Amino acid sequence: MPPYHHGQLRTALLEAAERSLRESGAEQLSLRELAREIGVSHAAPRRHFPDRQSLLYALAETGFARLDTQLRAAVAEAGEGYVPQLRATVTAYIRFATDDAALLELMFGSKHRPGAERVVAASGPAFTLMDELIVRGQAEGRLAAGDPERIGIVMFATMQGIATMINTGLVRPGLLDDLAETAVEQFISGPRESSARSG
Amino acid sequence: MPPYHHGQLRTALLEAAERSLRESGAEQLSLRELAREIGVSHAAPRRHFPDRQSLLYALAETGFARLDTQLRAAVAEAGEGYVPQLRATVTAYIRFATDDAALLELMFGSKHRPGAERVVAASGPAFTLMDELIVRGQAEGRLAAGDPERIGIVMFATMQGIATMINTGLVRPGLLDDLAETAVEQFISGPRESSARSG
DNA sequence: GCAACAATGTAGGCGGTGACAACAATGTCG
DNA sequence: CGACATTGTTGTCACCGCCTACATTGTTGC
Repeated sequence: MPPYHHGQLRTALLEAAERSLRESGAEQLSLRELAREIGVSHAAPRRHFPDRQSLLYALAETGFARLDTQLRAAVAEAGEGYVPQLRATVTAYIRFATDDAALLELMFGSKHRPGAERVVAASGPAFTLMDELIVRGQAEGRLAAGDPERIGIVMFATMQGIATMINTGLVRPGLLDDLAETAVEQFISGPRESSARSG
Repeated sequence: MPPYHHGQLRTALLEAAERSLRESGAEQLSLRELAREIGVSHAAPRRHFPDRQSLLYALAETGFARLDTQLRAAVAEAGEGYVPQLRATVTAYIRFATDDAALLELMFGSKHRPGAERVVAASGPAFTLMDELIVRGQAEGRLAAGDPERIGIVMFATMQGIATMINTGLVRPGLLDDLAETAVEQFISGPRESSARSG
């Protein structure tokens, strides 16, 4: 029989919650159900997460850390050229976003809510990475000139929108790579020599 | 005292639900609370909506109808030129999406779920409108060539993404018009003569 | 070594919810 | 006017999040 103290309850909760989130979405996630799965009493989670929202925030936080890791890995693998790096980033972002739709929604939805300071902080690195990529693209003249903020926002919005459309079933997941490529082409300026995949 | 039969309960529920959705989001919407507001018993809504989800679907349905109306009105006001019409559509879409964020989320989230056939049908006109606009743009050579489906999806995704970013607080609502313009510029090909608003 | 204390888990209860069933009032139509 | 469908009501169930009081275990200072 299990010991009185679980010992790793916080970790166990996060793992179970992550799975539940992926399988059934944030709405369906129930603290009591997680407790049952793990085999502790229904009030035990309270010791580690004062309320349901704080558990969701914790998930969003780790989500941003994972996103940052994956984006950096993608850039590292992409070689030196700007366009390949941009393409790799866009693809990696959309892949992350569609691999765990509910997590992405949680990450985005959490940022503007009160009490989510830690989530905002956790989102920093990933956003910085993408920001730098855009600023660099403009400096190198690969992206359209103009207000860097606006161009960057629109470009980020495009990635985000593609992810949303795949997640909601409006677009087949198989189109992911093609759409990422199309998006990159739209935003790359200058001669479209080798970057185009045929048209 | 009120009569035994309310008489307009279905309509009253939809109105109250719409307001609740706008003010507090779909998650917070409670059938019992709506019933209390209207002044009927907690089980009365069941006669008109078998469960909570079906009420949400109904809201999504009317949402698509309203979206279609607003898009057509925007196009009609925009005059003859292609670029002004495109800009008007993009702006109108984002305005609709940010005016009632929770409704948009509901409309999008409902489409791919089982039992939402009516929602899918209701979304037809608005999507057709945008589709035609894109096809026309390609025919007139104002949009990039290439697979029309892909270009259209990416463009739609950009609108959707901008709306999401405003809704989640990542972008100030005041930037709406500028971002819509920036997006249009990105997708318009050829000489950017009069369409640019300065840069 | 042990007493005080902090950390962590348990038991029970409160008000809320959606879903369901049985019943009551009202409208409709042969 | 009586049968029937429609629409509300009451009551109940299981579930949820949150809270309080209590039990067990780990830690630390004397």
